[in-house]
Amino acid sequence: MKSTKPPSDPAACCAVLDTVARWTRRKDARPGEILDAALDLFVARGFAATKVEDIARAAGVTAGTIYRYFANKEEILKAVIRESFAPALLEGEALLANFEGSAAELLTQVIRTWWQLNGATRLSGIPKLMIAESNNFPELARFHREEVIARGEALIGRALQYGIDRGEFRPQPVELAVKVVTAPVVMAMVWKHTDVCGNDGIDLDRYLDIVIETLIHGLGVRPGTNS
Amino acid sequence: MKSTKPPSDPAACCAVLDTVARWTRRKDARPGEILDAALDLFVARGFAATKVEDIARAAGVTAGTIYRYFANKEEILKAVIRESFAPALLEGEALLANFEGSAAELLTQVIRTWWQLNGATRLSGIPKLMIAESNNFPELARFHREEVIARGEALIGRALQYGIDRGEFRPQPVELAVKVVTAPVVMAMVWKHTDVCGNDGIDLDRYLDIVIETLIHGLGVRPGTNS
Amino acid sequence: MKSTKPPSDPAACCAVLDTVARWTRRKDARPGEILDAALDLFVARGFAATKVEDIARAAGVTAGTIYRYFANKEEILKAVIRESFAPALLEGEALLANFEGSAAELLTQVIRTWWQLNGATRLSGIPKLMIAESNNFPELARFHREEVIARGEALIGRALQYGIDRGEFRPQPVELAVKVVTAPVVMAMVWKHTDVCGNDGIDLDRYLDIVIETLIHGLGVRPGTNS
Amino acid sequence: MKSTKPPSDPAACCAVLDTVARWTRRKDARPGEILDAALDLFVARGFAATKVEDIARAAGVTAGTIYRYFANKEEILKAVIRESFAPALLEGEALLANFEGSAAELLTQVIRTWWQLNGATRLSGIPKLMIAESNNFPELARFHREEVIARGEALIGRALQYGIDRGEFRPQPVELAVKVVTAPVVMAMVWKHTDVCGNDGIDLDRYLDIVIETLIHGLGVRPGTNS
DNA sequence: AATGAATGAGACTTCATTCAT
DNA sequence: TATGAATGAAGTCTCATTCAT
Repeated sequence: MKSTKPPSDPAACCAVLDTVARWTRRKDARPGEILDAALDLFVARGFAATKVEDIARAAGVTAGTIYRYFANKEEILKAVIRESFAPALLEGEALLANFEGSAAELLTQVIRTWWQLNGATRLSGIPKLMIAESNNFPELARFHREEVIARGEALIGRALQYGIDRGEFRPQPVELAVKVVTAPVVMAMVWKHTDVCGNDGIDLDRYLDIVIETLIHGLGVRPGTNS
Repeated sequence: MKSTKPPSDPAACCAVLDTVARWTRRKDARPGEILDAALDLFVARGFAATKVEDIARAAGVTAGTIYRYFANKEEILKAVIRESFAPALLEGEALLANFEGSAAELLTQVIRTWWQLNGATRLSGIPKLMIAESNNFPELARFHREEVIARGEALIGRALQYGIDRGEFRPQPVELAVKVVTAPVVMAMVWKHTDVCGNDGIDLDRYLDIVIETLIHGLGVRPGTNS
Repeated sequence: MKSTKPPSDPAACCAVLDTVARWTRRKDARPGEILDAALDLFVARGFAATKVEDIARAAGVTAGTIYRYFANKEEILKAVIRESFAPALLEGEALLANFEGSAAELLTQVIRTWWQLNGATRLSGIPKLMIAESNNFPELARFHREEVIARGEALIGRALQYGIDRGEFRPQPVELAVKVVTAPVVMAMVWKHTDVCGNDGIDLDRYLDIVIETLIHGLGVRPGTNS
Repeated sequence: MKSTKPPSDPAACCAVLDTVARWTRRKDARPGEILDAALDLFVARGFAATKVEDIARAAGVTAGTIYRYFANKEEILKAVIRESFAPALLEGEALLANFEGSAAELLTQVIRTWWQLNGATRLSGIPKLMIAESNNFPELARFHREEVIARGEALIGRALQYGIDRGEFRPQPVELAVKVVTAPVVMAMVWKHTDVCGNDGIDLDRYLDIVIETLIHGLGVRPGTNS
């Protein structure tokens, strides 16, 4: 019921330094540092394969400390996601709010913004993570769907509707067209984090150019046809 | 991590006995039954979350038996994936060999065949599995890249080149355009196996229609422009 | 993912003996041995303070083995209780079934049987256990109440009713009188397992004599009064 | 296990300051508030299941503060129990000092007083606590036996002897008869604090009536018999 | 004197793997 | 060849206790 390490510890000589280092209090910095470390590890190894202790070590604390800030491993990931996507989504929503211009431009900007704020950053690892683990963590999946996917798709959806309303894009079931736009971008993020799958050398920026161009013309009304 | 020979041909040696008693066949069928069960479970739950004992139960054997045929859980996954791809690719290659017609038709057929033989079957679970686990199994990833992805992309690439050569598709860096075609189909497979990601109700067939239409027009030469 | 102890193990010399000892299979004996060990430890230290590993060691297995037989620690205790009380209750119920004689004799016999089969054995530790822990393990408490207490009280209750019906015992609210009978016996069991509470030297058998005598006369009709 | 002085008199040194500022009083009250909170929690959940931090929160302080007053969790329990008993015993002893009347009346009054001062209050939780934990705290058990049980039983014992001397109660080994009186009352206290043990609806006051009546007649001399 | 962030020693539980039968 | 009981190494999470502030 009591743990007492004998004072005859061989490491005793360094005790002072150790103690100083061990008990630094970083109250408000901690959660951020933990999430930072967690994002890296989750993205690199996946959720299940990342041990809480690894996160702790990477954040410079012990596992116990993690649990002062997060109820469990799942909550860590949820926090990571929450913190991570908010900015990008807000940006995207702001962009749409008072856009005036061609739908082609709008779609281009939405996709590029998405890519710059997410795809080009560490966050691009999250979609892969969710794909891999969501079936085993339903609550996580629900959270991700509601907080991230739903908002993201709503955004793309509005851009498409904008184009349809303006007569730039063919009338289409928007909820499906959204997926068509979404898929190639998400796949790009997946590829970025899949070292060894035949995409080592893909130039994702050029890939994205082609995606955008293809989408815009592929979704656009076709002169001469009336479908 | 522990070198092991895959259960390459345990059946070969027993060929004679087979002819003697037909019901002995079960024994030779074992590895196949195990892989069959394993595919289902890996696809449904992922690698880490699938217990060897579950695979055993699903295959109608006990855990110990699995280890007669596979050195460890990793080897089961490798075998599962290796076994799963061959058929679909052969079919696709045959299709292309002597096609004559519009590139639009060709691309449509290639994609539809791919979907019918893979997307619509259990095999559609494999891409997700690879996405999730390839980083943890480099050797497997290499195999997958060389044996499956490379062949598959070559196929799509030839279809695109066919279209460019005929003047139907805009000239493009084919290796990137291939990805543009590939991404939405692969994502569709992923969605099929991701219960809870906001795609519960997607009608994948209609999605695919839109994908194909968008791709064909998106990749096509645009009347009035000369790019 | 793989644990391989180097063959240069200093203990290697004893490997054979070790192995022989380590892998003895005792399928059907196991559950009983585990419950046996568990009862001792639970009674001696309480539920929360007993570690699964202690039980395992006492039963000559490792902790992992326990979980092949019991889903969790709580189930171990439930099994202990289930196994333990069945016989005594059956005995008691049989006794009552076709008793003919004075209620005083019946009550005496019921209490003495109870004591002989439970109080005088290791099982006498269970009531104390339940008292101490039941608030923290509601499911356990419910189980105990329904499977043991309810049946036991029903038994005593019938004996009392028998006496009331025969005019030997005063008419009383039976469900309360049952508690009056029960309390001193349960307390005796508690004392037996409370080393240091002032009952070190109590002669529980003589205590029980007095309890019985007091109860019989205390519950009996009083000559000269008609209450 | 680690020797510690109980927070015997931390207030003494601050007496001067106290006179200066009345609101400093809170500081002296701390240990009491902690014990107060601890009693509630220990009684409700048991020792092991009560977290130091819970006690702290309930006392309006933080965990660290607890350790200014108590060396460890064990010492809290010891202090709780030590503090809790004194008052009730004194009352009981006063009652007996100059009683004149029937032994039946005396016994009735002693039991009812005991119940009113202990059974009906929070203190009724202590016996259960002692039952559950005394084996783990031998020193505490010794204290409890000597300071509480011994005095309490002496009290009951004198009441019984009084009855025997007056010819109201049968001659009996008093130290055992004491237990017979004690047991049903202690059990009542235990039941009060055991939510789920089949005593949810017991009317403890009526139970006590029956106990008293049964005891008085059960212990009494039986007209017509000369045992 | 008080805080409360941090520690670290376990506890329970899971599961890939082994091996006597 | 097949079984399945048993192992043992993790992994997640808890919590009494410490100590810089």
